[in-house]
Amino acid sequence: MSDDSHLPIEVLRHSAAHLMAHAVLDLYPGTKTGIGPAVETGFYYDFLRDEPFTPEDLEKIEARMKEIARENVPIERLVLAKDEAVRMFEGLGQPLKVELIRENGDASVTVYRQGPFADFCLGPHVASTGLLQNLKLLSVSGAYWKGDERGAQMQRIYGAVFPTGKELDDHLKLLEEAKKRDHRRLGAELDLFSTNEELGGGLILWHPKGARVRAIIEQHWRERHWAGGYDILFTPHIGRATLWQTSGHLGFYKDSMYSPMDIDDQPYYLKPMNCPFHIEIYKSRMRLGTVYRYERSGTLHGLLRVRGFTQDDAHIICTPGQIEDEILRVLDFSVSILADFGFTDNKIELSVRDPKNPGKYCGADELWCRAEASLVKALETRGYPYERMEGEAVFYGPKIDIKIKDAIGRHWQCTTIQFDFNMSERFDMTYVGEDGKEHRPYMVHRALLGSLERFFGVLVEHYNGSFPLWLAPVQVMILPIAERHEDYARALETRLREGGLRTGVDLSREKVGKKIRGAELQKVPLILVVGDKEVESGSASLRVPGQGDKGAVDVARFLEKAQELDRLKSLVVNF
RNA sequence: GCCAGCGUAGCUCAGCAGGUAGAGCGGCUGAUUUGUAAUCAGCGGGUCAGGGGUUCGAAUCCCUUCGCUGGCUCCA
Repeated sequence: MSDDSHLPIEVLRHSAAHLMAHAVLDLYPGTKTGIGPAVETGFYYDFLRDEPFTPEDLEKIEARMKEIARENVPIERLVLAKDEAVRMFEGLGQPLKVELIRENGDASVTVYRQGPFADFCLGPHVASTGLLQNLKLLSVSGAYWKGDERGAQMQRIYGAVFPTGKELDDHLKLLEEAKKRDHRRLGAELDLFSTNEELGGGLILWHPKGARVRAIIEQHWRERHWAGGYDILFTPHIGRATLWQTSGHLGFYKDSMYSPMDIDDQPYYLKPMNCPFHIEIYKSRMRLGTVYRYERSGTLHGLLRVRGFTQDDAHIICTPGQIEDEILRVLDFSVSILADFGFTDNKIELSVRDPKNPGKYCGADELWCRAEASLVKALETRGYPYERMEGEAVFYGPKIDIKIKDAIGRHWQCTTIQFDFNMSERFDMTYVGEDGKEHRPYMVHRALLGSLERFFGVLVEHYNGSFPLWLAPVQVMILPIAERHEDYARALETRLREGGLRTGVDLSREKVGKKIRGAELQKVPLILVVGDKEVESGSASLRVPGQGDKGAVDVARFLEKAQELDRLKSLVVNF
């Protein structure tokens, strides 16, 4: 490619991956190269080498990459016969490349070469390494050869590259920002939740402030569901093995279920899912249910991947004639509730069968077609753009996933609306139709927020810990300036509390500057300072983080306005 | 589960060619009674993740268990 001003970023990334392999082979001859593609956030390359790459090695590799970039080595595209290419990479001592060529190469294959380095690759690439100056290596980690757990363990080095230095700096700043708003860090700083070694990994302790936010989320969720015509259920945390046999969980997911416990000589299992209980009640429609799954130790991550979590799943059981309306309703409902929490920029994915592999799915063809049509129709009726994911459907039915976009542009999977042809058959669910005969109803699983733990973690990161007023664990913090203002402050606190506002008062004998700092660091949305002036006039001085000192406010007016913002679930504090 | 790395005071971290543990912030106490992001002084606080080993001696080296981090695999 010669025009470098409008290069797709993927080309730059892919070329940077080649450049990295080039530098690695310069510095560590004998290293075997695997694959090195562009990815969403940059690029990586997999290497096979006995010695682990250290952070210092990464610096050296990066320095060498920049050297080669400055030398502006031309990148050349070669077209070779397959066996010629095989001989070439055998000569270069790259058996993994030979394997790839043998498996994937056509009769003639393309090879890109820069200086001594060559790679089997479709391209395209930049014309020369000079365009790859603005790069940074970020991390090294393990990866399996060809993604197979039993395959060789490769070392994967990740990096980022951009056309300009400014874009690289911006990207690095974004990474810093993401680190700063990490929910695990904010969870500790704001005293929201913790995990505990003695307790075990993947199990969450909700502290008072975190629990308060969670309770508010649940309360809102419940009210919306009742208003939307859903019912709620409570079901046990354990159930007999026979239930899980019928449901198929023991067959399909035994490895992810905890060992059974013995009750009266009967095996009982901790529930990995709510559905079977649900089906037992049949007509019922939704629940918040805590489930327990064995997640492999290396996969646990803060609140985002845990071993005990609360799902907000509902199950919709309806006739084929009702299905389109039901799907549309649940889609509207989901989008609307996500918007309540400030998520309005969603990415929607429709997962359908793999047309090449129809055998691995359960349920009749006709059911699949009608189900898929109802999903498509709902999306199209509302005009939502969506991406069709061929082969991404679960074996038991097609689904719609909604991924929300957070404040710094990251996507998080939340809502999922899934058909289930497996359960309805296994539990032999039927309804009597107008014809007086028994028919199989449709069953749809719906998790809206997904897991409350995970959703809460995403909320923390989205708002960077500064929850909107209606979600904030402490909505108002009152700061008396001196001891003589404490009675007034306490009376004010009582008044606001009775007015329904979650209010605290800082009675430490510190200067007001320090109290303000404390309240700001705790990300309290409304701060009231009270001193001589306020006591005398029966007012309070309002400070809004991010907006500074707003001056004196009348207490009655303040209360009214704060109540209104709370009631309207306003996402901004607008006094 | 796999690869690599990490685990020192409540938090952030220093100490590590093996010689018996330190800072800042927080906490507590006292003085200060304070007007919009840190008042000053003093004090307490750690079986250096747990267990085992090497050594005269281990936070430091080795093994092991647990937990955490970045990925991989997985995620009904």
